[in-house]
Order: sequence, then structure tokens, then C-alpha cells
Amino acid sequence: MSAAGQRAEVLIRSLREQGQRVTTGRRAIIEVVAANADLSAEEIVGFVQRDHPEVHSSTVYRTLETLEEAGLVRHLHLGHGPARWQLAADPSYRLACEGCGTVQLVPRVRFDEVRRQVQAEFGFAVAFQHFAMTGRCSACQ
Amino acid sequence: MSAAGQRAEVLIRSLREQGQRVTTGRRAIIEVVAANADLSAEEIVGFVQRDHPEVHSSTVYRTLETLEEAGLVRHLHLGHGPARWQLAADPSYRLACEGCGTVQLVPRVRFDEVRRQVQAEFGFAVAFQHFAMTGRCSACQ
DNA sequence: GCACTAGGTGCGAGCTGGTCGCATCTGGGT
DNA sequence: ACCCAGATGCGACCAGCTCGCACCTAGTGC
Repeated sequence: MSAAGQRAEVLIRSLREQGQRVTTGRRAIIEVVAANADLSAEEIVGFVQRDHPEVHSSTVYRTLETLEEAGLVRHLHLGHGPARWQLAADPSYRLACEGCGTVQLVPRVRFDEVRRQVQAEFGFAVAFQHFAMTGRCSACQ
Repeated sequence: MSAAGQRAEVLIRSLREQGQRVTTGRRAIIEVVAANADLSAEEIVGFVQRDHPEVHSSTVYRTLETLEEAGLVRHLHLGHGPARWQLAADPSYRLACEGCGTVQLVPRVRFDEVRRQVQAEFGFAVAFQHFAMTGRCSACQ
């Protein structure tokens, strides 16, 4: 089984262990998110409906919300436009260029020191996850 | 004249110098933004219509866009919900708590070193202005 | 297996936060 | 005072969700 498939199985098991039902739609949505980072809800609908055309977009929105409450996925904003969905275990932050729209992944651990300093100075546990860090990439500066 | 009034006059002059017309509505919108940081467009509509009930909300949206293109104001996102508007000259970043919604202002200069490091390591000029930095305040941790 | 039922789903209406087309009006140059 | 490009009021429209409701089904108990 692919790495994405294995990640999906872990999430499905965790969902069931939390007392949630595992339906065809939920399984398909989890597989799509596990295999493709930073898709929008509508893009997820598109992928899911290839194999399961009966799954409605409102189900996808509701399932993503359920999975987020279960701590399995997370949404973030890369800029204007729809939210993007990723696995909660995703180990990267996003640098999103406001010029060309490209998104650069950087290891979260690289910002541990910054987070420590902000905590010490302002008493604030900054997360950098819900919103991408925006700015200009080297090509657009 | 108040400090906010003086800031408003500077912006109005700058707008005219850029070849833009200064109308009653634009003047009122600038005065509201200069006097109140981080209002939503609808809140600005409310303030403006107290004195000028004929000013339409679409005018406020269009004027804010014009002022942003002119480099005089900027919108940012503190979380979900509507964008918030501030003067482009605002010298603070926002730490927005995802627990209680409170927003802590911190001097931009405090992040100069982080920005320098991100530039050196990833070639990315990070701005921290379009999106607030989200996380948990000391009370919510 | 089979029935039962709480929880999940399809469907479509509705909502928030804007964006846009168009006829009318007006700031500011002459 | 006149003129007209650019600004405005108004309402229709749009993206990106959110929700109410009737129907359906996963998973439990037998």
C-alpha cells in the first residue's frame, strides 16, 4: 500500500476509535486528503466524485469539519480564496508569495526558536498554521 | 485638531496628489479609518453613514480598494470573518488568540531579526501583515 | 444473519462578505 | 459657469460555505 494509503488507514482507525462512523464518503475524503496536500474543499469534492459521484459537496464540508474536530486534519489559508486542507500531522509551514502565488514549504522546527522567543516576550503561543506566512519570494522581490 | 484628524488630512492630501478625486464619501471613510484601527468594511459603513447616510456600502468597498492601491491603507485578516482595515503606516503586527479572540499589538521592529533570518535561509521576504499571527494568548494556553 | 436507531447524507435554500454593471451625478480643471 | 472622466447609488450577482429536513445506513444488540 502507498504511504498515502497507510496514512489514510491510520486516520480511519482513529476516527472509528473516537466513536465516529466510517462511511464510504468519509473514507474517500480521507484518502483524497491523505494523498494531496492543500486541496480546497471543492477540489476534494472533485476527486471524491470521480469514484463516488453520489457524495454531495455539503457532505465533504461537514466531514472535513468533523475530521478537524477529531484532530485529524486542519484547514489553512494561503491567501484569498477557499481554505486549503492538510493532514494535522503535516510537519511544514507555508511561505506564500503574494506576487506569483507560489507556496514554499519550510520545516516547522525551523521556527521553534521564534516561537519560544514570542512566548517569552509576549506570553503568546504563536502557531503559524492557520494562516500561511505571506510575503515575496526571491523571484518576485 | 486630533492626531487622527491630522493623519486623515495627510492621507487626503496624498490621495489628491496621486490624481484621485476627494469626495465627501472618501473623506469620511478616510477619517473613520484614521480614527479606528481594525474596523471591518461594514463597521466603516456604519460609522460613515452616521454623518453621511447617502454613502452606499459598495462605495466603501470600492474606496477602501482604491486607498489600498494608493498605498494609504491595508486590509488584514485576524481570523475568520470580514477583513479588517488599518492605515498602511500602522507600525504594529497582530497576535490574534484563536481561543478568546483578543488581539495583541506588537511592534513590527521586534520581528526584523526573524524576517532577516527567513530572507537569508529561504530567500523569502516575509511580511506578517496580511494575516495576523494566530495562536493562544497566555490566558487561553 | 436481522432488526433497530442514532448518527450521517443528499438535496436545496439561505447566509456572509464582498464584486460588478449601469445610469446618474460631481470634483476640479479650464 | 461649463464640462466630462471618474466616482457614486443601487441592486443583481457571486464564491464559499452553512443549515434544515427527510431519508438512509453503520454498527450495536440479539
